[in-house]
Amino acid sequence: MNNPSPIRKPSRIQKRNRKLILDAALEVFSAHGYRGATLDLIAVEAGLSKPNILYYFTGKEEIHITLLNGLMDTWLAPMREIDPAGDPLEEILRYVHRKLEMSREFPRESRLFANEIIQGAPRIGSHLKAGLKPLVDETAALFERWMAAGKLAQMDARHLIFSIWATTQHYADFDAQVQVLMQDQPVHEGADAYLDTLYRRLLTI
Amino acid sequence: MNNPSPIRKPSRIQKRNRKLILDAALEVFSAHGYRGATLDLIAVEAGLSKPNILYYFTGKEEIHITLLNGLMDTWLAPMREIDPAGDPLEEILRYVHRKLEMSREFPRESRLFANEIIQGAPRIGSHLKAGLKPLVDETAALFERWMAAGKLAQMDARHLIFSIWATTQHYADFDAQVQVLMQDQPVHEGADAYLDTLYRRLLTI
DNA sequence: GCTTTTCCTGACCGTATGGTCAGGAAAAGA
DNA sequence: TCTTTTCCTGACCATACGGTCAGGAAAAGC
Repeated sequence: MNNPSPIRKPSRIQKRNRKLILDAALEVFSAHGYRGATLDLIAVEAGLSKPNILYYFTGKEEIHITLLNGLMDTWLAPMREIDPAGDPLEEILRYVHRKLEMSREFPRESRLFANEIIQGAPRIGSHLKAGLKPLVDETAALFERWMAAGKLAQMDARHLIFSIWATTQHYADFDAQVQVLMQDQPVHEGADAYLDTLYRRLLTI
Repeated sequence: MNNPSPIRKPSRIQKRNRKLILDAALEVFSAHGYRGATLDLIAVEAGLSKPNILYYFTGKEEIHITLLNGLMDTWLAPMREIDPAGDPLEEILRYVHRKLEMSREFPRESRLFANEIIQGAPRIGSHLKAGLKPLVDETAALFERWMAAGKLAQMDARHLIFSIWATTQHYADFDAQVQVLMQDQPVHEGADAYLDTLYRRLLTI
């Protein structure tokens, strides 16, 4: 047989090696983009041989897609955690804070998605529609209800979401630039305080 | 001789073809990233043969660097146009507006830089330090003077600049995602109004 | 016209890279 | 233990891609 059996549950070795590969792939894809990543690089990074990589995955593209699928949930978790019953301003500020935290903790994931979307999302366009859009629609609707109820200043909810993404992910995606311009200075603390101010002033009635 | 003479001024043909090549390269590099772009694609897009491309440029990397250098000025122009003698709030709002306009008019340029920086700016790291940093330092200092003079609300000037870049360039760089989520709706008008509100509320004392 | 310079190309080359395959080593199962 | 399944690899292949080169076509200079 070529592939690990699709029926039996994954063995320990299988689990370990698939994880090694996906970890390595995250490192390589996020640093070089899809096209810039090579199976050889991923193999070295994972400490496995190239044919062994291809024993666990049918090809480069499957690794990439598996990565994106697997990380999508983690990536969207903070938005799912927005509590419709909570205080609107505090809920959104918590969301901003969580997103910024993820930029710092998971910059590779951020860059992985950024790379993919800048190129026109050729490999996850469908997932955006199926996974992301409903969640955003729902969240935007929630924000609009909050605004209509006079709990938040009135504005376009979708653009609000875009700006939250943009301002937080910027610190991961454009880190090279931020580093040049901030030169040693601590970035995260300043960003946290700044974005708190920004969204507090924007959203408060 | 191999290369066009470095002494004589460029002929008409030389001018035209270099422009054709750089236009094509902008299209291809911005859509596929450095690694994803190929000389063959650029050649087809330019309507020239591959060897002819290499008659005008020594290689793929030189085309890329020439592009980035040539576009850097255009890209930073709006920041240079901020008038220290003007009204602080209006100057910054005008800057935001101009940046957003550039995202709409020159999305390829935006993605070109985005691609490069996400990958760690391997080919323009030096230009960031030499060209961008002084300008940002200067502009941040201007903002801080305005804040100290009580003309703007107090905040970190550098993070303010980052957020302006992030919120405006987002519409070019992540257009694929924006399109999925906005589905037909006009994006630019909404963004313009939203960002005006955002920065007005943020910056007003 | 002739000569020189610029411009351009088809054919080719070396390397990188995604992927294959036959078969061996190591676990797992009995 | 022996057998079966899973795991792994060295060697190899086909293609894509950046780049070269000898030489021809077309402008430019005279």
